[in-house]
Amino acid sequence: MSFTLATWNINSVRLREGLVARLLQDEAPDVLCLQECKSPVDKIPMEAFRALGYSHIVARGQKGYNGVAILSRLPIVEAGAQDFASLGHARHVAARLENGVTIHNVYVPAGGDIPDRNENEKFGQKLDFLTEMRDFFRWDRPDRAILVGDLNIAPREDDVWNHKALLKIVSHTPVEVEHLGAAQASGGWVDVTRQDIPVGPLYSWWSYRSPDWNTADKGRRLDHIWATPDISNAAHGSRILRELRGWEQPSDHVPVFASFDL
DNA sequence: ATGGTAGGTGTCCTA
Repeated sequence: MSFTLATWNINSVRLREGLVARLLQDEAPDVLCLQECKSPVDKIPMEAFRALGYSHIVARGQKGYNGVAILSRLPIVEAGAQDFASLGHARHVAARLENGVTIHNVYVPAGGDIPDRNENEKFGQKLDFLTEMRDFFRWDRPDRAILVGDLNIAPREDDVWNHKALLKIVSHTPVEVEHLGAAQASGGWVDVTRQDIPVGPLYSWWSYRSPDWNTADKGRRLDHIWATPDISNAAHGSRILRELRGWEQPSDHVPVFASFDL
């Protein structure tokens, strides 16, 4: 059975309901994980998604900020959520599908502008969030699992438009990359996107502040798909849908896709 | 070195 999933930071699921519907119709992934829904759960336009065949939905939400959702065409048999770093934010939701695959959908804190936890509380919260992710997967090592989301870190030199210029910019600092690596290692997670596309620049986000995002191309790969080693060798067909950044009233992130032959 | 844009609990907060 081939299984396709996608992850997309949608930056308001209500404002961009139409874009989500268009992606579901055009690409028909089995599962779509959304971040930054910026909506209470009861105001997510679930009926529109159900009408397109995504009748199994789990979400965590709050007014205005954060928010994560998993839309699935396959039945969900169990759901849960963690509050990493005890922020009281809707930044994680998990679902186990009928096919035995567990999906973790994560929205890691952006971390503010100053990469120093003594000067910037939000940066410390980002590092703490990653440390608690590390500990969570260390004690309960996952199998047949996929972790996706806006991890708000571009770990590799070719995950950013200019490695040297971004070394002190939040999202690409060595301390963040180290924390992300520790969380990845503790679960044994394989970076599926880079397994499929091992070399060359790869971005999933372009700032709204760059008017000419396409030609300037100052992107970063902040959105990731990881899988546990027991299923990572079944992964293939990774794609980043860059062209969606050019849609009308776009999110600043584009969807990342991967397929698994399970 | 600076400031640029976008969305929502909107004239401030977060990204």
